This record gives sequence, structure tokens and C-alpha cells, in this order.
Amino acid sequence: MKKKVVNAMEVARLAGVSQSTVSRVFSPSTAVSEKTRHRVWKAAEELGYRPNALARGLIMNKTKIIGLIIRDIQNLCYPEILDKFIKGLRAKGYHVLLAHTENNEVNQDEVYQFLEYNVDGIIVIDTLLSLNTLAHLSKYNIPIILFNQYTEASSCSYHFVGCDNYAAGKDIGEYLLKQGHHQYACITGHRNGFMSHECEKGFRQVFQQRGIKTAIEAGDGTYEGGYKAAMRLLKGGSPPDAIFCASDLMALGAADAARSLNLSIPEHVSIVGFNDSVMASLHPYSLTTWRQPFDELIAITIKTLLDDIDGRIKSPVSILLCGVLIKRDSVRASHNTDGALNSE
Amino acid sequence: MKKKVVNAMEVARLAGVSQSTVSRVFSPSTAVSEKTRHRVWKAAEELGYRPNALARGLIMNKTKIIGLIIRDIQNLCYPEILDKFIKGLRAKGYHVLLAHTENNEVNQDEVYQFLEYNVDGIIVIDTLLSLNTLAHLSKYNIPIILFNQYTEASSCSYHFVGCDNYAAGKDIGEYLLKQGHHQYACITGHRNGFMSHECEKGFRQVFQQRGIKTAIEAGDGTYEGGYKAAMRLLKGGSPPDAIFCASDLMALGAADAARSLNLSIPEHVSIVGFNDSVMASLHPYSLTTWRQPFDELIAITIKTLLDDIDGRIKSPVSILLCGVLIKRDSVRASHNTDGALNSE
DNA sequence: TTGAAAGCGTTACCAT
DNA sequence: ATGGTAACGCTTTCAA
Repeated sequence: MKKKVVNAMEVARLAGVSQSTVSRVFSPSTAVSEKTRHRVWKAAEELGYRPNALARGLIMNKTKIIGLIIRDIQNLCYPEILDKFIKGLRAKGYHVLLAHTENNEVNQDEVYQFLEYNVDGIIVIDTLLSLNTLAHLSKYNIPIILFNQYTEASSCSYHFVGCDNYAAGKDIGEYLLKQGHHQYACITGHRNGFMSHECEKGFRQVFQQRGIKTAIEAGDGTYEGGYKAAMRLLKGGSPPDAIFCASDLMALGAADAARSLNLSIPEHVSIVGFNDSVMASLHPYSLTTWRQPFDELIAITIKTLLDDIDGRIKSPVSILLCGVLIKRDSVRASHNTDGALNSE
Repeated sequence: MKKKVVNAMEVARLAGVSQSTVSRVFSPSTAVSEKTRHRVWKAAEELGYRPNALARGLIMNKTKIIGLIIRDIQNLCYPEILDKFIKGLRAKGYHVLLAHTENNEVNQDEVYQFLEYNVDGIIVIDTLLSLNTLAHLSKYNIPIILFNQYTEASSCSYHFVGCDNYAAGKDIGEYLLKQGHHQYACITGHRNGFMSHECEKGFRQVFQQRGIKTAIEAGDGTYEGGYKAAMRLLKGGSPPDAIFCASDLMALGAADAARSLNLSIPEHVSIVGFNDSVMASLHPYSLTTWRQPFDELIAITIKTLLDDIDGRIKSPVSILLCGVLIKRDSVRASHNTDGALNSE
């Protein structure tokens, strides 16, 4: 059985002071004489005392716990993002209670769990909160921030920080256009989230503006999905020589599909991915892709959340940061408008 | 400011019962009449009441929180493992307080944090606890389980569950031997952990037994490290035609190094990885690798931990499970002993 | 079956 | 600067 840890009362007895004084010693910026402070420290050290965060949280109504909900993503930048959040929050004295969901909307239950533990704030990564959940949450005035997923249907009281995927899609489209291609296509992810739509929308916008047709194929976010979608495109009527994939993994699948048809990259087909994951830089792929500015995004997310927790923010904050194109070798060099593929 | 959530007293007032009764309704298996139970439920529903886990944890000395410490690993099976732990623990009603470390030994501070929140148990993934930390922890009788990392210097009171890497290394060595190669090499990871050593030891053992020499090169766990280590090997005096890499990522690097020397895989060089990560199955690599039985390992870890928490275990448990070789196309087919590469 | 009251380990207020 | 005491929201014992 788990043993009880030593409490402030025992430290007080050993140090020959009151329990209140022990508490004060462990509360930052409270007046205690240097002498007693040392006595208490020594006693605490000797007994291995550390204040009980649960009791503290109970009385202070602040737990220093942040509830983090992340979507079940095998493909994405999960480790990177998670690590950075944990580190960043930790540096500010906060701890992370972690939950994850596989749905497009957070399980209401997860949020209730967080509420039971009286978390100081909630970060939702790559997924959404249902209106029900939001309504319930709004009663408690607990800061919520959505990271990299957004919904328009919100009169809501949460913050949003994410990548400007519309701009990203546009940039990618314009880059492919500038490099000169004949037929443009886009392989979309499986998520019905706002963010991926934005990305696709930006991409299409570039061509729509100029009256150029683009083919859209649905991948499902996986390698296989990308492979198959690319196959459909490349074996179709007007095979593209420029494909933008909404995720790196799909892009790798698309690249391998092209190669299996004896098309070289980037000579016959240019491919652009999204996310700049580890795999993108692998030698046989050397994928041109889009890097989201996670460092800044996460720093802003944490700052915003803590500012809200500490009452320094009144109204919802909404921040979009643009990423940057990482140019590798999967897009053909400029001005090479000829020599493109017109038949299978 | 965060608002106070509704408490049991308010529910009691609305339902016209005592606060104790409300508590009983939310404590499983406590005798309450059907009629009052319904009244309380209705009142609770109406007010949106959920018991405060902190207060409950304080009085019960059980928080239903598990502290999880994971090493900062970009390459490994981080997402998979983490997801499975969270899901598995969640299914048993436990929550995860997450910390991570980049060191070979867990930061003592992390453990103290867990203690402050009075976690019911601690899972340490892929790293170790210092003797100091262990000494401190042992005072509290709090269940600890080490996952996939182990130290021999332990008189200790923690459990251990992991992959039998020695057996894995042996299996891999024997497989490469069976397929017939001339010169065997091993690229090791950067960690000075027990587990990777075991793996390497098993591999070497196979050849030592038979008086066959093996070359050992240190990678650092990264793609680049694998690439460079393979380069050193392949450009060296007696270049290997069979290379075992202690991680998939290094194996990919090694594969690309071989290709850059115009060596094909597996005709000129066989390569075996470790972990069966997503990248291993990528088309251009189709890497033969080792899959650790994470599902079972994690299930056992959780079961052991919860058994200990509930007092069903008296002495430390130590469990090793063997993985399985995933045969793809990076190792040459059997009995093809000739045609191996003897010079650069 | 239910209610009153003690206690979990803190912090915060009011004295001194 | 320090000590006494109420309060945080819950579970649990003891009475009724």
C-alpha cells in the first residue's frame, strides 16, 4: 500500500514552529525571518517534505495542471509538438494531464475528467470541441485554446493558434506554377477538419484565379492512400506533372506510385508534401515540403493560455502564423516548361 | 478567473438530502435507496455536478493518476507506445501525468513532482532512475515499473517489462548467417542503455560462438549517424555484406549510404533494422526489421502496475518478451553465398 | 438507509 | 514575523 507522505505538521514539530509557518516557507514571496526559514528548510530536507499539490490545489483553486487533448495521429508531428508543449509548460511550472481522441470532436468525457481534476487550462490539438462540451465548459470560465484546428461556427470563448494553411496552400500553388508545369493536382487528407480544407482551398485558389483546372483526389492521410490517389491521377486522362499532397506520408506514397510507373521525380512529376516530417528528408525522396512554425506557434499558445489563466486577457485571441517552404529535390527546376508528360 | 465548480453540498441542498448521501451516490457500491439515488442524480445532472478528484484524492490517498516519464525520442515508436499506454490506463480509470527527459537518468525533480501530486504509480519508459531517486521513492512504497530499459545494479523494488533484446539480436544474427553472408557488421545506437547493449551483445554472440569476426561501428541513432557509420564500414578494409542497425532510422541511412556507393540492396549488402517503424515499410527501403511486441508489453505493464497498486503483488516482477523478425526485401534470399562483395 | 462530524494537507485570514 | 483557526470538497466512521 502506498504510504502517506510526510506533511507540514510533522515538519513544523521538528522545526519547532507552527504549521502555518511551514506553509509560508514554501509559499513564494511570503515574509518569514531568515532564521526560521532555515530551520524549516533543514527539517523539511531531513524528512523529505514537499507540499502536497492536491491539498494546495484544493484550497487555492489552482492546480498547475494543464489538460492536453491530442488527436490520435500516427503520421503527424505528434512527438515534436507534444515534447515542445511539455517542455514549455514545464518551464512555467505547469504539468500536463494527457488525453487523446481519435475523433474529429473531443469526447465530452475527456473534458469532464479534466474538470474533475480542476485543470487550470485546456489545450486541444488538432481536433475540435463539440458545442455541447463548449457550452458546459463556458460555465466554468476555464481557458481553452485550440491548436491547429478551427471551426467557424463559434460564438465562442476559446483562443485559437495555428498555421495559416490557406496562405501555405497558396504559396505552394504559386511555387509550382512559377516552376512551370502543365497539369496540377492535389491529394487531400482524410480529415474533415477546417485546417486541411484551408490548405486545399489556398492551393486551388491560385489556379482558379488564372482559370487553370486542377485535379483533386482524396487520399486518406496514409502512405497507401497517397499511393493509390497518385495512381488514379497518373493513370487518368490528363495525368498531372505537379502534385501537392496534404501530408508528407501521402507524398511519399505518391512518389513511389510515380516511380512504379517509371516516372522520375522531379523530371516527369513534381511532388510537394506538407509538414516537413523526418521522412521528407530521406535521401530517395528528398521531398520539397511545407514546414509549420511549431516553435513559435507553441510558444504563443502557451503564453496566451497562461496569460488568460492569470487574468491578463479579456477576449478570445486568434493567431495565424505562416510557415515556410522547404525546397528539396522533388520539384523540378524553374523555366523547364517543356518536356512535361502528356501521355502515360 | 476560473470559477468554482458546483460541489456536493449544493447538490445535497437541491436534492433535499445530506452531503454525505450525495457522496455515497457517487461512490460505487455503497448502499443508497433507489429513490434518493435518483433524486440525487437528477439534482447533480441539473447542476452539472461531478465529484472533485483532488478532494477525493486527498482523503482517499488515491488519485487515479499515473506518472509517466518518457525519454525524448524523435526516432522511436513514441506515439505508438504513448497512445497505447494512455488508452490502456484510461480503460482502467487512470489518468496520465506526462513528463519527459532527455537524459539517460530521470531528472530527480520530475519524480518529486509526481510525488507532490500523489500519483498512484510511475511508469518509466526507455530511461533509468538514479539510485538517489530510487532511495527516495522507496520510502513511499509507490509502485514503479521500468519499460524497455533496465539496469542490473538494482537491489530494487521496481518492476521491469521489456523486449528480450538479447534474444532479438541473436535471432537477427542467426538469420543473416542462415541467409549466407561473408562479412557481418553492426551499427550501434547512441544510448548507453542496457537494452541496446543487450541487442548488440546477442548479435555478436552468434558470430563469436562460431569464431566469425564482426565489425562494430557506432551510429548515434540518427539517419546521418547510420549513413556515416555505413560509409566507414563499406569503404573500410573488409566491407560487410550484412549490416545490422540498432534502429530503423540508422538502417535507412545505411541503405542510402550503400546506394550512394552503387551497391544494391540486398544483392550487394543486406541490411536489417530494429523497431519496425513506419519508415521501414516505405517502398524504396522495404526494410527487414525487428518488431517488438508492444501491445503485449504494454498490456502486461499496465496490469502489473495496477496489480501492485491494488496490493495484489508482493515482490518485483520482471518480464521479457521476445519480438519477431519482419522479413521484407533488404536481406538477400537464402543460399546465395557467392557473388558477395569483396572489394569496394 | 441516512445524517452529523471528523479528517485529508494545504492556504488565508485574523490575531498577537 | 509568527501562531491559531477556518475553509477547500470530499470520504468515512459512528449514531440514529
